[in-house]
Amino acid sequence: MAITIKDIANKAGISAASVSRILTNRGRFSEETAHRVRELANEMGYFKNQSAADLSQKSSRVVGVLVPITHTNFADEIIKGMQSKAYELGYELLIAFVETTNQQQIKTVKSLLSRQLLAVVMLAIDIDDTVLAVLKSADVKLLSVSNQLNNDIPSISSDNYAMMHTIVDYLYDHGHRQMALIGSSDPDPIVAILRRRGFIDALTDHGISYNPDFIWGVDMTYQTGLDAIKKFGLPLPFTAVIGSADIISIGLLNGALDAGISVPSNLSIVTVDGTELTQLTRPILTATQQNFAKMGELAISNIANESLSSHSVTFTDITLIPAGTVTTIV
Amino acid sequence: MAITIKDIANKAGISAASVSRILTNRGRFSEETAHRVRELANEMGYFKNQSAADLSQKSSRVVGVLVPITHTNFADEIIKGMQSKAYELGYELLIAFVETTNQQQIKTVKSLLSRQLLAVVMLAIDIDDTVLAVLKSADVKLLSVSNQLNNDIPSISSDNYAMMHTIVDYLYDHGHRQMALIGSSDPDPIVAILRRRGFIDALTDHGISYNPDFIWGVDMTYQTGLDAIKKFGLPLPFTAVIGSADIISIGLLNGALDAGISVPSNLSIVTVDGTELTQLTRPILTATQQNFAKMGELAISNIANESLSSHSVTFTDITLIPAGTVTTIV
DNA sequence: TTGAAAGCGTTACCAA
DNA sequence: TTGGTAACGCTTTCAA
Repeated sequence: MAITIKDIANKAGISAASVSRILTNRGRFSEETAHRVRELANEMGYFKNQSAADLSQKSSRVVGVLVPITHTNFADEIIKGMQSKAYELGYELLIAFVETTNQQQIKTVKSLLSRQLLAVVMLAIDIDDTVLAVLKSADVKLLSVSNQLNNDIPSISSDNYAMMHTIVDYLYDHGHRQMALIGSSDPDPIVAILRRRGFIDALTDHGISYNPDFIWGVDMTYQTGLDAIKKFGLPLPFTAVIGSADIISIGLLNGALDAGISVPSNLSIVTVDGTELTQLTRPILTATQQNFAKMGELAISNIANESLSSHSVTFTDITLIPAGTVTTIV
Repeated sequence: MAITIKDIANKAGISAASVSRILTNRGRFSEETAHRVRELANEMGYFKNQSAADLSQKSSRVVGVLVPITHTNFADEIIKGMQSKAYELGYELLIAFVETTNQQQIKTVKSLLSRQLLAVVMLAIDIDDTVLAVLKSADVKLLSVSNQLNNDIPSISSDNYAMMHTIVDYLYDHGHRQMALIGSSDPDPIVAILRRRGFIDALTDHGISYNPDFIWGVDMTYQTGLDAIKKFGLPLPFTAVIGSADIISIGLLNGALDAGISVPSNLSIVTVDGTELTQLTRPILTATQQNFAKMGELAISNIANESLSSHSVTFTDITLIPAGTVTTIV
């Protein structure tokens, strides 16, 4: 049997109520007894039973985090940001990986919800409607990070529309007129829609008519990048390509290499995300870097502030980081 | 106020005890009432309050998982394995990322332990002694995966000693006589010790005297790989190099590229781990692949079986996967 | 098959 | 400043 507050109370010759007050730093107590109690707690190897505490208190300071198990490597960066902020503000994170099958998803989500949660943060997830229904039926705040959902769920992400303008402008300034966008042709996700719209509008702004064929690739995978090069064949009908995720861009780069296309002299690549992955290639990928850590921090502080109106969309900054995969065309 | 079993009981005109029995599938009840109760639970949007359940029951089926936040990308694979097994056997996973500062680590671990845990699994962590002390003081089973700890904590990992033999044999068969091992010179971790010993013994078995300089590099980082090539300079004093982690090997590969060394013609590389990262390079990395998913599954089933004697070490299989970074020397 | 009641460890309210 | 007590939601034992 584990040590309880009562055991400490007995040994200290005071009541459990007092021990509770001391250990949680709530209410009034003398520093004298407090000292003794804290010492005893340490000596006796006391661990708070959070289940009991949760049960007794109404509110909780636990934030559930849903992470896709098809692990985008920027999820780590978001979690890091969340964790540091949570630590600072005294919140606790409960992380759950969500699987691909619907049945398992629901089970995972339910088991998460069966802890008394204050909020659930969804990382880069386009969650199934049935799962979303379960989440909504529970009395928790919802928040989507690095993704916007179709629904009235507040979100924190990059301004994907503006990001495309930044990239297209950059490529345009380097003389490129024919550009492709790979990995954002999935019709559903809002992020993909925004990227397509931004891409097309930016081209239009520069007086470039847009070729629908040049928006290609549904999945955010390495294979999509590889396949894109094969699909368009030689000679490539564009001089620059935007990869919608670092892993796609690595696929593009390797696909180009495999096809004997030299990067950047014969093909320029700009990648979206800007994780450490971009440093692993030769040449290093030119990237628009999203501020994932910031997204994570904002997630927690927004939850803490109760500043979550539904429909609210928060953007974090993006930075274009020039590297080795864009050349100037004369 | 959330729905409780009492609410359901009232509506169904039965007692809370019965509802509990039905919803947990324990004890006896009529299928007739059961059906009605389950329906009501659904309709009313009932969520079990796991805190209350944990409090009420003695035992728990929750396994805590400590994941290093400096994210080795194989951690995902282990977690996937754990999750599928946990799902199958009815266990719940509570994942916590552990930070770098000691103070935060302890806080994270304590908050994890304050849930009623059955066991704590440490993924590839060389945990600080003070943190370990906290873990040991709690009444939970401990298990280390993909790492062996100095202490009497059972572990599941690859046979790192044998793995080095496999690699050295493979390189020897391909004509290599001068080999280096990068990223395992940290004196402390048992895994590093085993790899060094395996490396040296395997060389000895082939009658090759081992050069201490050829074991180099403490950190399991990309930079270690890059630096290794710079350190040894041109011409490289060995014909083959073993990277102690995929990310190191990518560093080695890029370092070689940067130095104008062609892989594999002028340098052969074998990597340890064999995650998807190995597919991202050109040429693709020849790897000894560890079975991370299996490690995860075993972790859960060992906990379930109570088959954890301290000092017990379980190995999973490794596979050498030939690819493009090893050449034959004549 | 079902119900009543006690108990899990903690917190909060009210009284001392 | 402290203590007694009820309450949180669920499970379990014993009795009906």
